[in-house]
Amino acid sequence: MTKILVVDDEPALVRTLSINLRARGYEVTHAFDGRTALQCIAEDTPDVVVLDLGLPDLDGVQVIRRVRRTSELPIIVLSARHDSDDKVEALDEGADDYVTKPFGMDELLARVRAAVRRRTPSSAHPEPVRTDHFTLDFAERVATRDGSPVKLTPTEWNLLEALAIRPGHLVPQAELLREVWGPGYEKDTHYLRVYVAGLRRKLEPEPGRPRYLLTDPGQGYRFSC
Amino acid sequence: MTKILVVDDEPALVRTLSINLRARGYEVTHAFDGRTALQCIAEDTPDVVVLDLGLPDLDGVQVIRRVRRTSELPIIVLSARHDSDDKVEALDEGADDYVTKPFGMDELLARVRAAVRRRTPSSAHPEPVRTDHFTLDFAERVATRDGSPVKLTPTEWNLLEALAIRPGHLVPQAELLREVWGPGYEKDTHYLRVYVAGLRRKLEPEPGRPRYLLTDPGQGYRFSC
DNA sequence: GCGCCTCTTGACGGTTTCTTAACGCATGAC
DNA sequence: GTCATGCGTTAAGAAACCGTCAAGAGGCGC
Repeated sequence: MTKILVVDDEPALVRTLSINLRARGYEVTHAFDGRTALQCIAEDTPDVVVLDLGLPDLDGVQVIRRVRRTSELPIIVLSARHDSDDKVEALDEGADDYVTKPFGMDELLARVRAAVRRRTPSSAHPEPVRTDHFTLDFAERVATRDGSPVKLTPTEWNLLEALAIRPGHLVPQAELLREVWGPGYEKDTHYLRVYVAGLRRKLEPEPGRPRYLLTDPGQGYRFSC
Repeated sequence: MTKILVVDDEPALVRTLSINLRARGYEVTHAFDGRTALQCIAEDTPDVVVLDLGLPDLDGVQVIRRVRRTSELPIIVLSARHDSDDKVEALDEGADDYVTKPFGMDELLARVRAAVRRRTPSSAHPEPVRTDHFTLDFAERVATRDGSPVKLTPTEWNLLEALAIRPGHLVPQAELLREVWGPGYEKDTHYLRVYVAGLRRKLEPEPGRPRYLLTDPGQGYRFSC
């Protein structure tokens, strides 16, 4: 069953949305502020989030940013503001769609359907990795080495994920750069050098002689478990 | 390079979009009507389509429907109409996103980035080769000989690939040089001598008496498995 | 505002890969 | 036999690439 989290500080709107969504067969949970929303996302693991930008505590964009650190959960943004900058900012932070209040219920439902349809298995995280020297849990973004936790930055996780989604496979430099930094970065290979070095320092037993994060000079990198 | 197809019947808008998208590093093609658009999609295989709903020949929704029969190509819809029904219909037919004219360029660019991010990458390579003495996996760029891995350089892989696309067939020297080193290198046959020698040394059981990488003197080389 | 963390950017040295040249061998023409 | 041409082999210098370090910019939380 598809779960939808509705985040808005107007109880009336939340109620209207809940009724309509439930009538279409969705399971609906709700939150009235940003912190609660983040908690619900972590605990209830909804399939889609409908998020109002104007919340009492956190800015909606911040909520998107936090969520995007760890997941690709589809987010549909609601906003009363007509200003286009908001849309841009929210979309750039990783929102999937944007609806301006007031909106028709049909439109919102269509966008929810589109978001649910998009939620493909390919957006799922790579399998957790367990080697002799470290473990990686991509869903939780937790890494351990010799039993103790290792801190990885968001970019390091993104890069690792791009490599670990196909363990043992060569991933071309341009593809890594596009997936982690975005289109237009395909030639900035120095990013890869810096971040691979960082990952090796944190994960490899001998960073100077890598065993897991391997280089194919002139081609790309591969993650071997 | 990420290819974007812009479909709109207003040349001025197409031009503006093309300039902006190209400035962001995208490759842009365009069509002014629905039939041409479908043709472009089939032939140019763009990565994202930006599609105006109001086209002279076909309805934009019909274009979406046709495309969705065969692919999941991300489609961003443009429309001058403010009517919400259009949005609903387009999204339900499988459009990924919807922008109402007039729109800010920043907003559209953000939506394009979001669509590109969602798209799954893929590419084509010759079939893997398996002989009595070695195996070649072109997608992974992994070669093994007698069970143990063999390291090949990027140029060696490119040359092997040019030969292995048509196993058993003679490939003229000029063609190999053009495909691997680029146009203008058609006469630099010494490259072939050097690199074929390298490949034989790494792959052939008796490099002096080649069995897989064969020479047709004065003409070219062929790869026989 | 302040400190912390992350990302970006530049510089340097070591390594791999590419390019180029030289030489030996075979073949065929004269 | 001698020469010319094309191919195979090797090695050395040039260029490109990679790993590493560190300084500076920017964002975020407090």
